[in-house]
Amino acid sequence: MPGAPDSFDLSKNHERERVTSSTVENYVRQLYLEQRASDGEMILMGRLATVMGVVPGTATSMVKALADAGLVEYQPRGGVRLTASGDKLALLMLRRHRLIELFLVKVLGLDWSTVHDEADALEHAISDQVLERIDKLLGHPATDPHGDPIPTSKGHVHEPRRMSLANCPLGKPQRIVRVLDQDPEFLQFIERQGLMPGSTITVGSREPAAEAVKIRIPRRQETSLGLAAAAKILVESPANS
Amino acid sequence: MPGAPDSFDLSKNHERERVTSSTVENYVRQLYLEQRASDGEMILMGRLATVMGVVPGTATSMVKALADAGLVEYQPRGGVRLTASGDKLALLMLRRHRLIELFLVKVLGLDWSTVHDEADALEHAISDQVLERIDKLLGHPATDPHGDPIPTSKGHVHEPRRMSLANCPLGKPQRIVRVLDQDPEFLQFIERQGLMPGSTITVGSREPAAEAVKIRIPRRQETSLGLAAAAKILVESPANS
DNA sequence: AAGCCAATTTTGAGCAATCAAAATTAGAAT
DNA sequence: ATTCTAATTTTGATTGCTCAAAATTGGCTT
Repeated sequence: MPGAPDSFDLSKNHERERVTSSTVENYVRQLYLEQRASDGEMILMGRLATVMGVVPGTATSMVKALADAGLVEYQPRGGVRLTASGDKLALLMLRRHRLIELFLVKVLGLDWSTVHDEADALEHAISDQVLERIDKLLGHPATDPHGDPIPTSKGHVHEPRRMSLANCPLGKPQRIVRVLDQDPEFLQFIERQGLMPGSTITVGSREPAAEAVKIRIPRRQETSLGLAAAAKILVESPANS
Repeated sequence: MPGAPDSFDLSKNHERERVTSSTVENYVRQLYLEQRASDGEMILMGRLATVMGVVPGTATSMVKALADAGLVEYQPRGGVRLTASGDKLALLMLRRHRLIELFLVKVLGLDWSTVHDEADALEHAISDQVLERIDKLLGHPATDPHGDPIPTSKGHVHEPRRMSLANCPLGKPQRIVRVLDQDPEFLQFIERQGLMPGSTITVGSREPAAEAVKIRIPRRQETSLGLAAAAKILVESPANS
């Protein structure tokens, strides 16, 4: 009886060798991101359908296929959650996606605000060999251009809890380390303001009533940001690290 | 009446915007190569099915779809031929394929004998923007690692007639400029013998009865090659160029 | 308890690409 | 002319992914 359901070999690219169409890869990656964003809750079909840009019925039937492939656990009317194997595949895809993004910026000189969509297409087409060459060429980087951590080839990520501009201490310098949004418009705005990963800034004050955050950026006028936008910009204090 | 069938705009990527699934792109590229190899003859369904690795019925129905899309001219039981528009698409795909191959070798350091299959997957996934960056990074190269010419972004190629080791003059030094085979085994053999594009060698003699060609390679023992293999290795005399 | 609502699932259908196997056809051989 | 044969085309199914629209369901109101 080959291939007992438990205790599978997690080495190499085992997760990707069988049922893995690029559609499956996209669903799994999206489920992973939704799950992170909702703190491990089951993802509902309506939500999944929305983020995948399909009608709910499509999500339902696709999820059944994912369940058959052992990538998710599906509770009818209760939602869906990745299995260990699905998690692994998602991390592998995230590794691909983020390495490609960084590659496009660093080696080909594309604009960081546009590489997300490029990487979306490429992540399914690139071989492991090419991926590892890219990793090597880039010097085994830890984060992509948005500051998102790059999983290891074994499928591990370290995702430290971080403060954001919406809740970090006031008056102290903060280094921007990550931007949680892939929308080119938003990213270009961030860039124009000098709020890209790497910049050091200070939050002057917050006005909860106005939902606004005032920010001091060296050599620039003070700007102000909506609270929702501020929450998408993660920081750390330059002291540690 | 928009879009008159004649006189279409050949600029940009017009050929690729509508019906172009990667399957279509593969059929068209393969048809182009077969057509070059058979001197403009119509390609028969059996042949097409073989090179595409499908059963003949599949080739027939696919070719009808290509004909509907205006990419080929199809004569039932007579075969198929690319239209101007199909030719254009094929050249665009060949440009992608060859630039990617060269990129993989030059930038990522992959072995030239293996890049063909990698490029096969990537050529459908890469955007025009990324492609043009690659072209720029490589300095607008004229040929890929096998010596195959890279079509321009407008879809033009210059494919000079060349002698091969099977028919070039004896005794005179010749520079190898192109290898007409993508099989990794063959390419690795070529490499071990020092017969890659760029090498300069001399054909000592040919023995038609034995179907053999004797070759002198600087700093190496004389080797001998079968006539069929010799015909796949194209040369030019170092004088011109 | 009955009704209602919104989310979900089911059903039926379609498209692209494929195969297997049967039917057709063009041309060569008799 | 008839027959044969090999290539080709047709037909009918299948798979993966999708949508539209109908049916179901679980929980909330009243």
